[in-house]
Amino acid sequence: MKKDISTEQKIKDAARAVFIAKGFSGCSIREIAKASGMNVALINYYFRSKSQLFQLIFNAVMEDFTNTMVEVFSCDLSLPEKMRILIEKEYEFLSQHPELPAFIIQETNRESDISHDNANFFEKISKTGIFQQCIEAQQRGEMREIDIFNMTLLILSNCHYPFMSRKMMKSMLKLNDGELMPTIDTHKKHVSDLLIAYLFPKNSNNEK
Amino acid sequence: MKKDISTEQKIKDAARAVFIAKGFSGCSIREIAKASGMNVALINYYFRSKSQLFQLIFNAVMEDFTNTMVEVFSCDLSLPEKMRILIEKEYEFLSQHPELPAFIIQETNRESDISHDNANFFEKISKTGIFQQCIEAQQRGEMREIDIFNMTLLILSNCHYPFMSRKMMKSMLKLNDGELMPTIDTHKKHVSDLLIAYLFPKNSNNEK
DNA sequence: ATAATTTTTAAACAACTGTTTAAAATAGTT
DNA sequence: AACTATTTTAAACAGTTGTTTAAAAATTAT
Repeated sequence: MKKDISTEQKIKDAARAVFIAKGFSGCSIREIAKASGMNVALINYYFRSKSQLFQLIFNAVMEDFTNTMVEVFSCDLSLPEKMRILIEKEYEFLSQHPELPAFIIQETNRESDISHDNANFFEKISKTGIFQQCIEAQQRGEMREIDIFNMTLLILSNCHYPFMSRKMMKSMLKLNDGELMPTIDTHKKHVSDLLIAYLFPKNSNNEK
Repeated sequence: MKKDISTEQKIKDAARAVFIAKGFSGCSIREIAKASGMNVALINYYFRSKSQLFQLIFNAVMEDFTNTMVEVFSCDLSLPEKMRILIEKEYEFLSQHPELPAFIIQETNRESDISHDNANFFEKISKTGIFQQCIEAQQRGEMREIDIFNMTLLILSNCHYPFMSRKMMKSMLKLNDGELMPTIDTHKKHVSDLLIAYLFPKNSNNEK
């Protein structure tokens, strides 16, 4: 058995970039082959089919995405602090991978027979104890009564959408790149203040 | 000249449904032909190409989307009231067309040579005087100092994302349809309270 | 070195893509 | 009625799609 992993990895790297940029339906395996400098048949040799290669990439993306949240939730901090740091980390992560949210949403919405286990998102997040921490804070009256579903949705909405709507916002409001970039950072501050003020109404640390 | 518009309209209707469901790259003109009960060549006869048909549909979608906002902003109401009604109307509109936000984002992000004038979104919104009303409210200290870009982004984030992330949320949090539908309505209330409290801090009408 | 195994290649496959053609059917006009 | 213009159809086009084949090359084992 040959241990030179480079060919397989080159295909994976190219596939990730191409899939994220153009989506599953928007690209061909010949495009991925060319981007990786490899042959078309090699893709099927290593990954059996376009679908299986895609599923591999998608799951890896979901895992990266999940890990960012797990990392923050596993820290020993108060809820408002965790919230502010989570938003900080999400904006940092997404600034480097701005296409990920749109990619995930697009592909989750696509009709296909692939299974979106989403890297066991719920279990992984649950294991950090963040949900339990929320329930306890709510019982002590330190946190607003809100379902975990709605809380998650508020966070993801305000973290993901600004990145996935970049091009749309740019063409709608007729901005150029120079005008867009600084406002994303301003937006992070708004989101941070907004969510913490709403979720932890009695926290004097708001709007610090 | 024949005035029977039915064929052209049938194609448009089918194209809109198919494009929104599968995206430009995810469907073929034969699929649209079959959905409309018409011939493949008829599509090119009436619309010249797949791209031009798509552009027609996309612009119509953007216009529907823009009109919902214009309608609310044109009313004679205070800003907090407009905000609450806007969110109400957006959730009402998107409950009936939940695929629209993902469609718009997906297609705006796609590489293509079509021009996204986005139905002159900015001009149309601007004409309602909503931006001027915001600036005046900010000068009177009734509204938080916030850029129009960030304000728009906050609103769209919290209105669009809940609908476009439906499938993702469902698979991430392992919900079934019965559990999802009621929480979307709860979410509307959160978003409404959240945004009004943040944008109009001194408004005693918050959380009514 | 020889043999066995793994990796890479070019070529072919059938099905599908957007688009065009040219003939047929229909409608409108005189 | 015959003639013209419009609409509809089936068939073909050249190119692309995902996938497979079978032979060549490279690597590993004996």
